[in-house]
Amino acid sequence: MRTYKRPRMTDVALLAGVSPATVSLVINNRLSGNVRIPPDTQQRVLAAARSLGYVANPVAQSLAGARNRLLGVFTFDAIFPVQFRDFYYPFLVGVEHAAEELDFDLVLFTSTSTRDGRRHLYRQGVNRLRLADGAVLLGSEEDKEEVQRLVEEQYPFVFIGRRDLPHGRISYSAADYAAATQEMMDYLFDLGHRRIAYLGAPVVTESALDRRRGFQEAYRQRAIPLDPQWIWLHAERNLTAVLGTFLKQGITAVVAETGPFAPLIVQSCHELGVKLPQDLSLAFLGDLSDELPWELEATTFAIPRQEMGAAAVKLLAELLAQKDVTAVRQVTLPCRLSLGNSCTGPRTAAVAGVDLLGRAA
Amino acid sequence: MRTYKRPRMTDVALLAGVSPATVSLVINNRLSGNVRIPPDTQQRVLAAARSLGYVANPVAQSLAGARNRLLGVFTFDAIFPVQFRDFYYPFLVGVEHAAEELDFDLVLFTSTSTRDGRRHLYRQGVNRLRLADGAVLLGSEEDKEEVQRLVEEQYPFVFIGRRDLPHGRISYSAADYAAATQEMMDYLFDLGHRRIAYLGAPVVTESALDRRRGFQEAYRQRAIPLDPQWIWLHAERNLTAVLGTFLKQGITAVVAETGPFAPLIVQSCHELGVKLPQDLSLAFLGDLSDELPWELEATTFAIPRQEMGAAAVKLLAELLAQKDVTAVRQVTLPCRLSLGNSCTGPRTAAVAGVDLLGRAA
DNA sequence: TCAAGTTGATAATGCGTTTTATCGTTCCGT
DNA sequence: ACGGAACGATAAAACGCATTATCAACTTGA
Repeated sequence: MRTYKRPRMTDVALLAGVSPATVSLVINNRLSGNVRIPPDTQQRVLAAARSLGYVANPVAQSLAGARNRLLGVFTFDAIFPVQFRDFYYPFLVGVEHAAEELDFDLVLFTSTSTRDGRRHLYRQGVNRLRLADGAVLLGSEEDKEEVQRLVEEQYPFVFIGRRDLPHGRISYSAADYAAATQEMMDYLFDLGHRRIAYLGAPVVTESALDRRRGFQEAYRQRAIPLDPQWIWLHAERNLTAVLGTFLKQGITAVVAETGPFAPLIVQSCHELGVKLPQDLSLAFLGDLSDELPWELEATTFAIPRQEMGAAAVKLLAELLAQKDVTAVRQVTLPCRLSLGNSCTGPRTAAVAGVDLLGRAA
Repeated sequence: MRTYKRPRMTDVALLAGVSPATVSLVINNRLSGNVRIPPDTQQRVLAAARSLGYVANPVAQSLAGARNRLLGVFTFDAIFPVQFRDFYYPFLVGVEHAAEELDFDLVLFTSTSTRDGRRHLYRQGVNRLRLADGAVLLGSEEDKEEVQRLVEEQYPFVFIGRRDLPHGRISYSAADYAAATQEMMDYLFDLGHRRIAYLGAPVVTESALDRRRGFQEAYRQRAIPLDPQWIWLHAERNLTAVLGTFLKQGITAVVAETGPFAPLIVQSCHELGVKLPQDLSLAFLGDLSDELPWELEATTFAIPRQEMGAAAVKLLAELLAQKDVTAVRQVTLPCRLSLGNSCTGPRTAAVAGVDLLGRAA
């Protein structure tokens, strides 16, 4: 076991009878107006390099270049979660593709201690992200304060998914949930529905807010009256009871956020003896990772996860390339509607019947 | 808008009113016999670092010959392949877990150019892996020469999956395919089978060789005669024809490597009118990512992918901790048999009947 | 013949750490 | 009062390369 030493630039220089600078210039082909090396000298250098098996030390190269071509990937949950596998994976595929294309390597921040089982940007007040030139952030429940601090430290980063800070804006690549939701609503309105309810989780993430905004905007644009009670953010009350109330109120369609209770909705309908989609049209504001307990193909829209991941990396690369790395850049990507057979036109008979039971029109 | 620069050690030193050396010593907690920094100075340094958001530049650390607690992950294919998603993912889960536990961050080498669509360790002769303290290698069709070169450069790495080099051995964490295959064979022998065929791909990867070795060893240990023709490495010939020949020869069970043609075997059996498992027992030497086109539950064995990933990281960490980082360490993990209902005892009648058609016993 | 380019190449500096020998000071025991 | 520890901290070299201003020598044109 002897300590091996790679040949260095000076070794090549010595052998070729030139200076290290010359070697660097020749090897990297950095010959411009003021620096010129005649072809025969170049050949001499290259021959020397070859004969020694010389390869540049990338670490030294990075150090001399002031940038290390490393992009961080930070998730507020485990990066490769076992249960959410289908959630993160497509983002990472996009991130990897873009990084590969742009010649960046990726740093996965796994060491960041997990107090309370979640990841944190700072440990002992130190921002380990700084190890990379910039970072892509990802995760459903980020810590706003940590993100805010990142901004203050002028660290370049891009979020995957729209994020707003109490003070100021940040860069992100997002899916246009609002537009997609509105499009979904238009589809339902066009089918003839006039009373469409919204089912969601009682969270205030940006993505949820976007969907709700799209929901309300669709009503507004058509000048169709919207009862605030038709927006139900699932918390303590019984889902079956709520659906029952909806039906009594003449609701003929429901749009629902995706998530753990999506299957429960279908189940509740079964319990109520509601025929899908004849009695109730069901559309989901996102794509469903799990199969639903039914035989229908759900009407959903596809979140462009892979594209979002790639876009975030590209945005970040652009930030790093320009003078002001703290500039805010935002990209919004469209979602593609996927029409299954879980929606159909409302039965007029049912509507009439329900109107008798429901509130005054 | 001013161009942002990462805070450097000198910035911290200036703010704390000490020398860069002191900062380094405090931050890395390198206080030994001869070097001492009193607690209050330490606090001052740490406070300064915190307030600037300072974190050491890993590139500079590497250059200075120190460790940066970065572990590389290199795959010879895309890290997040779209089609082989189920293949790499479990390894990565294990890698992530272990890295998190051991306080390492991960570098995904995505930048390495893909001539011919595959990844290469060297681009223009440059080995970018050196950015990390060591690396975990992964991928089904590695380039032996590149790996050999890595060894020569004395770069510490661990392969996931057994690998042998023409000259010399390397570190790996592997699954014990040989033992698992042998166990599977014993299971079939115990069921009463005496003529078991092997179906595989015409490749010479270590994992395939291990399985074939286990296959032959099982025959040898029981002193049951093995016709070399019963080992069929699928290349040009028609799978259905081969299975037909097997049956004529009195074969009552087949063990098959997993892979793209696993479903084809079942299909061929259907074509031949072979009843599974009554006419032919079928066992797979690995786990099946895709569902097979049948109603049975396949008898397989589980490759401990997650454990392999974690073991590789732990091995690497151990290597890095010891004096000689080029030492060879190998770990072999057992596979767990998963008995479905695709295997059963041979029908004695059929065996007798076949003996008439087949070769002399 | 001389000023003005052109050519070929280099010296010097910077990149951001780690590491170790060394140095001045204070303290203690006798 | 003095030699020797213990203390606190630093200077300086090393790591291997990239960049750029500069320089000597050689041409060229008038």
